[in-house]
Amino acid sequence: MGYDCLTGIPLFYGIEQDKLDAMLACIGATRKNYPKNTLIHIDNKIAKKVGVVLSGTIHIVKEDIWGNRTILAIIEQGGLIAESFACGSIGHTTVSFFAAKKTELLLLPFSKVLTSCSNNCSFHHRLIRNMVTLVADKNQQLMEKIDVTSKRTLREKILTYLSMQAQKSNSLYFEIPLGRTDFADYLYVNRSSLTRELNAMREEGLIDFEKNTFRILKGDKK
Amino acid sequence: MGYDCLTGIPLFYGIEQDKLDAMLACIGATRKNYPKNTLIHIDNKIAKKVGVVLSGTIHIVKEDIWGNRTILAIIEQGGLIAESFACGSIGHTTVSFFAAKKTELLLLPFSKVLTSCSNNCSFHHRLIRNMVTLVADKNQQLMEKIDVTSKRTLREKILTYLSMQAQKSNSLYFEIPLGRTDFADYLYVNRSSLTRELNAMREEGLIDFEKNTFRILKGDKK
DNA sequence: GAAATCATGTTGCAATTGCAACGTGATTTC
DNA sequence: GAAATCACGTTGCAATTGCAACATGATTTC
Repeated sequence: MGYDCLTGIPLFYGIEQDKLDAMLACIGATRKNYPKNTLIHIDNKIAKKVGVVLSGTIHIVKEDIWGNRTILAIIEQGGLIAESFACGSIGHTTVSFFAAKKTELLLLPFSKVLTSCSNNCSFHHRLIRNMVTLVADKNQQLMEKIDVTSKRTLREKILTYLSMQAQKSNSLYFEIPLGRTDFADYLYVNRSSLTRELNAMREEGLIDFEKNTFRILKGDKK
Repeated sequence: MGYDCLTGIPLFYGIEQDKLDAMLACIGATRKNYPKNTLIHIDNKIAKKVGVVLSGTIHIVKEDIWGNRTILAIIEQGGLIAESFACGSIGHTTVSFFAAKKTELLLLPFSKVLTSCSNNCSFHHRLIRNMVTLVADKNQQLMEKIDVTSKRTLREKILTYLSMQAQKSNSLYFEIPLGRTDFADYLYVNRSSLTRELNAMREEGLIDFEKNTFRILKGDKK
């Protein structure tokens, strides 16, 4: 099992390529493929593992008993999933992971990541440091989401999200990674209400858009 | 500067008490006190530090330009603040920390936490491992909040929050740590709407309450 | 390539929720 | 201890937003 495509995975920053294979074997890492639109259920087996997204996209979703789907976060290449459940003191979870595209995961048993093994120990230290950074980054991502969804009105939510995306693109003209349905799910609003409000904002000259490409025309606040 | 009261702080689990003083001195930890209702502004000085709440309570708050206050998280004794900003790749933040009670913080320069120093290095490893666990736990806390606020209706938000609190108390009769105003802020809803809906739920026999003490009467779903 | 499924736009209607204004009692301040 | 401030409850009204139902075009499936 070769891990030749792991360069650029943030979890492995600072770990020499030729040591990586040995370390991953030592940890007991496994690879797993999921086709597009697969729901990856969280059972105890996977709950104790950290998943690294080698390719594709994972949506962390939650459904309530009425079937309302909610996207908690979107994880793309290089991102981690399940780390807070594998590691946290709570250990259980009610979220699911959904492969929005054809996705390949690298699964690391978390206990072995944390526990230094007899060989290659120096890299464990680095691995853990990287893990801190990544988990903290996800923390940020979640706060960003709360920042968006905590806005009182639909328009404020939209503007907050769009200006966030504009900042990331360093441009007032940018494409968002979500279709309308997912966009509405991300904002926790009704899809048709979203479309309606987007049209209203376009008519008022605040924004312009074509499919998933947006342009912010005025200052996004007041 | 003695650190005799650090037993029980999760960040220091597994680190011997008598080594702790030396390690903290080595890291360059400082203590700081804040009176009740102090807004702790995040400047670059503190942004590079991790704060451990030794006593008191910190609200992580965010205000938008219209002054709508939002409680992103509530951090109590033993909890961490600012770790995602100190550590993450983004490094800036627009949130503020608010001492809801008289609060004492222990401030650790994050770079020194991550970098092993010449002495006491073995404890750095443990410290970092603890940090992973704590940051992951906060991750969970944020997801919990998203779980609550992502519900479509006010009633669902209330029920989700209450059943969460009931689980934590292991009882259907429990006290919540928020007054009405903070409760509304936490749910991102209007305060009077919250009161109105709570009354409606009481009239329908779903719950009963007296001040901040609640009792869930029926199954919390459907 | 035909059929089925899915994403998206549109719109009328109903309902929840926000807002504002006011009252009351508790808490704080000086 | 008086005054000011704050937390909380109440209620009418307006407005946003959710919902449902349908249309249309894109995408997938076989």
